[in-house]
Amino acid sequence: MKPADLSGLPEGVPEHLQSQGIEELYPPQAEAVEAGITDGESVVASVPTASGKTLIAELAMLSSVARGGTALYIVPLRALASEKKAEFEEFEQFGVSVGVSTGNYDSDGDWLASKDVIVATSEKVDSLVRNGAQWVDDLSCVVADEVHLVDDPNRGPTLEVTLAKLRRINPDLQTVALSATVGNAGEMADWLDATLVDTDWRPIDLRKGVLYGQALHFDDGTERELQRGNEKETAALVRDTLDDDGSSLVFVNSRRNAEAAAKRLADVTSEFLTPEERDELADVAAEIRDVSDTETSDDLADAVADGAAFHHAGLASEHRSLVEEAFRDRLVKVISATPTLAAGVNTPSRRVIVRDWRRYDGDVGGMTPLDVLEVHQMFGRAGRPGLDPYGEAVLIAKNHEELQELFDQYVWADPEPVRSKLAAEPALRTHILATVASGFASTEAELLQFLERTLYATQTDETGRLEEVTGRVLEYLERNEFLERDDRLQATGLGHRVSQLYLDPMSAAEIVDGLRAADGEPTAMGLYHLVARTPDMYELYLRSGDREEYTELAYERETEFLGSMPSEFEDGRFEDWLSALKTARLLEDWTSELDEDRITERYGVGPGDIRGKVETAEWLLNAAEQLAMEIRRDEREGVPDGVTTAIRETRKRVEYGVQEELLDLAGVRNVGRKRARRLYEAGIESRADLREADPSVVLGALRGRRKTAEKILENAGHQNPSLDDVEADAGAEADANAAATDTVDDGAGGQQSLGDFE
DNA sequence: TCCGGACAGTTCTAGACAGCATGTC
DNA sequence: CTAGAACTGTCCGGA
Repeated sequence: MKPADLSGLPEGVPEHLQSQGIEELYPPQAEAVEAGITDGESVVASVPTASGKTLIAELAMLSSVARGGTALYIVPLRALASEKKAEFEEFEQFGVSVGVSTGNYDSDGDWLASKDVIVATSEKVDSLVRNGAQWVDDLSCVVADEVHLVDDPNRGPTLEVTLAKLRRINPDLQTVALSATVGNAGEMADWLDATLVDTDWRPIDLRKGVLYGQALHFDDGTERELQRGNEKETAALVRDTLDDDGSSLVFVNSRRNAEAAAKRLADVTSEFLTPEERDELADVAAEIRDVSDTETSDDLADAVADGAAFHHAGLASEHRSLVEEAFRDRLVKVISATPTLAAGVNTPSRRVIVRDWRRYDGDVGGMTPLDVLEVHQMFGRAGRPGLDPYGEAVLIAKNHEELQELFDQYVWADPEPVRSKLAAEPALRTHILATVASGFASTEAELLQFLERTLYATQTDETGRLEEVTGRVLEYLERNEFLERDDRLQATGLGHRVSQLYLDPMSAAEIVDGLRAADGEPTAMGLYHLVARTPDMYELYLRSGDREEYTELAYERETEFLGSMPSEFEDGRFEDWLSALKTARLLEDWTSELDEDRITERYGVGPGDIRGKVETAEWLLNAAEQLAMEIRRDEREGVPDGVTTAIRETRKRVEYGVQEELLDLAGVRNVGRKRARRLYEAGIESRADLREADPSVVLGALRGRRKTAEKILENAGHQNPSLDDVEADAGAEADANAAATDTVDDGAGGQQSLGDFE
């Protein structure tokens, strides 16, 4: 089938596809067209990664738009939203407009109504439905990318429920689900009333194999000898790929391992670099160093300078995209990564090496083997269509038995079936409340009827389980005053709020209890701890020694906590309290302007983790403020005066990472926590001061950085932001330098003054 | 002049040990 | 990441 054979698309699209070098549709694409994808038919496409899934989605969406409809594309990760947007914008020339919606703010998303194609995460779609976004009613086509993720215990149920809701709102909705090859794609097709397109076809060859000793055994029976002296397996494989001018991706099971591997592999890659590549890599390394002032950042830059990199969630997102881009540009020759990369943005590579196929699992208390599906997802990153002649995916065996084991377990094995994780209390807690609050059900019977539309219902034979958990959850929601239940189910004002804020009801209950327990104005620490102990904030790991340290701190700060501290002998609860305290102190350090590298060191986290915690805290503090207002509205006493303003102020401090006096300055664009402090020390204490400031003082405070100084003056609305012929004020420069070392109480009793004597 | 032994300093190695992935609103 | 082994180099006394 050729693009010209396609009908129902916007004018010019078939020709455009042809001009993009698509002569012939891939078999799965042709199959999807035959199944009626361009005529509004629902399809589940279970096909390997990089075999043209995106075009299937595009055909469905574009034909839907051509018929005057609106299409929604659901992505599993925020990082993928912008990638997809960029791909779809290719069709803007044919009159198709594209919008993206992710993240905490803009709750109604009304501006999206004018878009033809909307890209959003499943949580965002769910949130938009809860907030009653009008355009949702007018959707004609929905695409769910990576739909096998309904198997995920945390986020799977959201996707499942969201699809059920969308299909309920609009019974004629065309549903297109894109999935990796899984064991039970048929079940998903049944669930979605869709035609199944199920194939193993790939545009380029994927050879899978296992390395044992010197020999690389492939699934087609061939073997390849690797020369390696005493070099490690991974290094030898990377070298071997480089000899053939290809790049590698190495999957390992921990951040530390990823960093250590990158460091070692840098020795290998650095032998292969041309002088030009070295120059370009030096530039990338410099950019990486600029992102954050931490050891992680430096280590990454060092590796990148030699053509290697690591990749994990501890990196700031700028780090990640710099690395991904340099890898796609073939400057970086190898990335060692945690599984983040397998699910993330597109980074194909000639060879994929799955070095660690076991991972630590806290629930089991030991190492467990990865799912077949997960390993196959990693494998799927091998081979770049149109660039590589083939892709290779390799596991590493330590002994002879393992060689056979790995073949059986991963190379030959079929991926496990996808199972719905909906019937678990945490998932149902939030989705039942939302289902009732947004009017999808007003009795228990209707609720169960709605849940019948989920994948869970089509999969389970076990009658009664859903009813039982639902009963428990309703009881919980009623007890916490989110729902009222007589013969009908109805959300309370508070319940509606919680649903709209997209909070886990358990988080909301914790916050509400804490706020009610407040007498007087809460301290920042009190609020940090309150939000840190909700289930919506992931716990920081307590390391050995931490228990004592934070127990002591807990007693020291006991009066500040909102709500009462559990007893030291209540084991689980007390531990949770301490690990929330650890998070709370991280936030306190952040808002007292402690340097990023000190924070990463102190808590054993990466720069990306700090930003993650900060973002979550911002979101939860905002929710806490809304909840406080809600409680005040319908109770006469409830929450003391000044609580809402205290929360708002605290949230702003978290947002900017500054102490109170810098809030005004840090609000100016291009002024972060560091620059704000420097300006402040130089006597510029507010936005108004900055507007009237002597440019030479500003220049001095910013250590003579002319461009930034100019931009900042402009953003502050300064009369004459030009810095031509302006000299930096030496006094201001000295103040600014002092500010860099001396603003911080590091909690260790003024130890930081040590630095002054060295 | 040569040799062995005492000693300090350095490098290498094995074993114990802690720690371990991700993510939306 | 540390303890201990193993190795290296220096100095000194004795023949």
